[in-house]
Amino acid sequence: MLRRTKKERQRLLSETIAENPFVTDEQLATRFQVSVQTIRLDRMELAIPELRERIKDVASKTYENEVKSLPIDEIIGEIIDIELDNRALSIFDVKEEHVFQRNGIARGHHLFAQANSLAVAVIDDELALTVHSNITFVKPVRAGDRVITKAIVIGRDENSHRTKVELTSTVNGETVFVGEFDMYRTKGEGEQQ
Amino acid sequence: MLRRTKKERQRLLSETIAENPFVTDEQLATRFQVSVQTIRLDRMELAIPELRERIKDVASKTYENEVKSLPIDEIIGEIIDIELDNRALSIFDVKEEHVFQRNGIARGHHLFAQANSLAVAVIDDELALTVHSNITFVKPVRAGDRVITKAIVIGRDENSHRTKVELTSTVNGETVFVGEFDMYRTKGEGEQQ
DNA sequence: GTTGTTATTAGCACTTGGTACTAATATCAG
DNA sequence: CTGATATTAGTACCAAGTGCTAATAACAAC
Repeated sequence: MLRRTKKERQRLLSETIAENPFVTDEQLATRFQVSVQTIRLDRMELAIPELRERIKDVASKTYENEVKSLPIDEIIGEIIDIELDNRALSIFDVKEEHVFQRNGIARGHHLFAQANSLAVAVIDDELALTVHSNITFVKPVRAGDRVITKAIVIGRDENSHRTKVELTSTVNGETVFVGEFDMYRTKGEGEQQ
Repeated sequence: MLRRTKKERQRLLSETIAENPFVTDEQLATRFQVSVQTIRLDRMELAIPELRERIKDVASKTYENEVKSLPIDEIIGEIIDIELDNRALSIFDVKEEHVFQRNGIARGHHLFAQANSLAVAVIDDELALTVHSNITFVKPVRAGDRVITKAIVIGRDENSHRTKVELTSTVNGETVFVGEFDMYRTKGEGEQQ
């Protein structure tokens, strides 16, 4: 073959597109030093859709996964179950970049972020803001741990627009984090953090 | 005017597209019983981009946010002054990626992260871990705001290895966040979050 | 009613990033 | 050298537009 084998090029092509779906056939042709037609034949063999379809796929994924009060991309951790104004569950896999290098323990703010995101998501409103929270880091969490966080709505006050949410995070069944969050429901325009 | 006023139609048009960016001009023309050209004039006046651009926007947002979440390393915000075991000061510039798209208000966990990082940094020890914290988001923070956070060590108990730190964040002199952090001093090996 | 203004519609050329298809070459292996 | 595989070129066509000009339509004011 020419520059490399066809196989090799197609392997790289798949990778490149997976990495950056926004690339056009022409850009790919330049990068791999082949004609646009070759790229198209490759895509066909590999069953890779055209640029516009790829972009649409990415876009619609975000859209589908949208839970009423918050787009999925604003959540830390993945929501696996949600019942608005009642309870929600998310998982968050702790990786190397989340821990202190010195001792391998996860930084508190990542656990807080997961809990806070979930508290926001469980509120069935345009957008909820955290007003106050009281939290305790019960046990250290390390890289590799899978943190399962549960949010339970425990109270609601219509007058003050406040909702109380109880958060509990566990790793292998052991509680690592607990918190109580006071959330403010926004009606149109927000007021608080 | 015809079916309704132009204004009314444009208002509905904005809404419709905001709700479902995947709709084409032709579909919109059918829905509003006007010609495709009218829809295009409307979009121009309202500065709404074409379908493909809208979809690309949605897609690239997911893509960006996927990489982001909470910044990886060390300290959130820049420490500009520190006096170990006494006090510390950091600044954090709130950018677009830190706020809810919906209302432009910063997500709580970014402010928490800045405060938490500073609380860890101010402790003169190998490494400190947050055990407990009680925080209040006093005022909403928005993109463009420069948050100045001050940490003051207010108490220390040698027996329990605990240190209390008081955190206050301000924007233009106005308090936006306050918190009290209970920190655990690690001697070699850590125990807590 | 005529005039002026704003709103709406039509039509055409052109753009991007493709698909679908045919046909001509190139390259390599046996 | 021959045949299979790979690559390139070229054409017609499509969706969903932009940009532009020009013709109507609707309504308001005088």
